[in-house]
Amino acid sequence: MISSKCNCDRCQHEVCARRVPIFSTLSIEELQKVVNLIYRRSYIKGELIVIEGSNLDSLIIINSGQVKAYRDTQDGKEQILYVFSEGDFFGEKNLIINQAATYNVEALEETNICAIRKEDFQKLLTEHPSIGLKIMEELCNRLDRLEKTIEGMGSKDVEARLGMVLLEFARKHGKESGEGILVELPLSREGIASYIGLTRETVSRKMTLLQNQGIIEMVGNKKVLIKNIKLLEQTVQ
Amino acid sequence: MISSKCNCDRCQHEVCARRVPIFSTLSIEELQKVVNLIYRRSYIKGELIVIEGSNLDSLIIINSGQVKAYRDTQDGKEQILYVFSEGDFFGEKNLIINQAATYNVEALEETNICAIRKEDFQKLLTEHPSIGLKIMEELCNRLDRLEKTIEGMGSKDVEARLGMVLLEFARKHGKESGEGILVELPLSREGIASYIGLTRETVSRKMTLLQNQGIIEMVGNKKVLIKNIKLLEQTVQ
DNA sequence: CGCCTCATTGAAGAGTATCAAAAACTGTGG
DNA sequence: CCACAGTTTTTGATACTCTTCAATGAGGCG
Repeated sequence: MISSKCNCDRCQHEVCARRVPIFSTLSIEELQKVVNLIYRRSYIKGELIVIEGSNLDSLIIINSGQVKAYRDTQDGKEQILYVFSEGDFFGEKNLIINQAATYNVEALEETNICAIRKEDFQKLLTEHPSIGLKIMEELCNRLDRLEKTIEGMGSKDVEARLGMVLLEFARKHGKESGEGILVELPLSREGIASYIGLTRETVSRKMTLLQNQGIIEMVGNKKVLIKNIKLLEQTVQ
Repeated sequence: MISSKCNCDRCQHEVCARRVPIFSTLSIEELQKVVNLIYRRSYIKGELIVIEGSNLDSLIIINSGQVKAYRDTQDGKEQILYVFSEGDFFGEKNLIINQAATYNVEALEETNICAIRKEDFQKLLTEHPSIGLKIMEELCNRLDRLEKTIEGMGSKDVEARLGMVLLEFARKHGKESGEGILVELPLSREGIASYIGLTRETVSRKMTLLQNQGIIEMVGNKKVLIKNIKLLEQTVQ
């Protein structure tokens, strides 16, 4: 059975559950149980998956596509907190500490999600403590990232912040090519700006700067070729 | 038995375990088991409890006192990430995702800690999944705080950031007094600056500004009287 | 009381935000 | 394949805020 070529609901579910790190410790039988709990949704680009302040009652796992999690600040801007893609999950906060969603989540492209309802998820958690451990791992990783972000924002080196984001995207969707790593940017300049707390103009300026230094090369508006990743890493650290 | 007046090791341990939110769901018997796993340490002001990069193999819970968790940035400054006090814990990241400490932890005053070794803690976790849930809760809360911090740092309102810190300290160690809330600051101006990513001079200036607006009143260097908390909250939001 | 540390204040400088305009890109339809 | 319109990005000039450097002032502890 080549599940990746089967498009029935069942198999898609299984694929989804398999792909997700938090279920990686489960046996095939356990996985099957999880699959039965999952329901699916699809969203087109720009569609809101979660609205800040609403009661989200499911854990949501990204099957394919990408989303941004953001907040609207009081001065009307949006602050992007996370860019999630395949295998990432969100909504855990609403399940665990029982609070309304603290940010909006919007599809950046066509996105398919798998979701598990709160009750099902909590049952799962008590039956399989290993899932809890995986969740904790991921939460810790997220804390790690946020801590680094804060450190970066504190030490006011703007170029370093931009470099960090480029490296993050490169890790996620970078493709090795002859002259370097080609990265498809999930966010526009404005999005990047909101992600690292700058204005789009400054992001523009800094990008051209990095380009003039020979570190990157912009390919259209949505791609970047990282020509010298070592130099970029130095800029960051 | 008035345990708070008993100073034997045993009781101190128990007090410690009871105080800690992550053990709050345990029965007395279970708590007793936890108590037996705990070992204690004391640190004087300025002493390092955890060194960045070292292998921390225990979960550490603060019994009394206060600590700061910080990183040394490449440009020689320190970036404070957390101020932990009674009942807070840290070190969980090293236990869960098996990595070296990502920050230093230093006692801000005389501090007593309780600690549980990795193996003991992990056994505890499998035996009492509810502890895992509590840890997840706390991790989510921390994520929440960091997300807010990032939002604050992004929307560049410096006074708001200062206000946030003052409110945080007020919540933790504020004492209602006739004219407002008296807060003992755990950090110096420099510490506050490093906590919110500014310089000590800017913190000074903004503090005098808040004082001139009648919102706060400085009492010596280490205390602040919040005279108008509503105004302060408005500044933040 | 004096010393040392920490906090405040001032003036100059650097960097980003802001506003405005030009240029480049994306996608659509002919 | 090209042209066009809308959007996004880049570039320029100015203003504002924070940082930096330097000096003064206040607080705490022996």
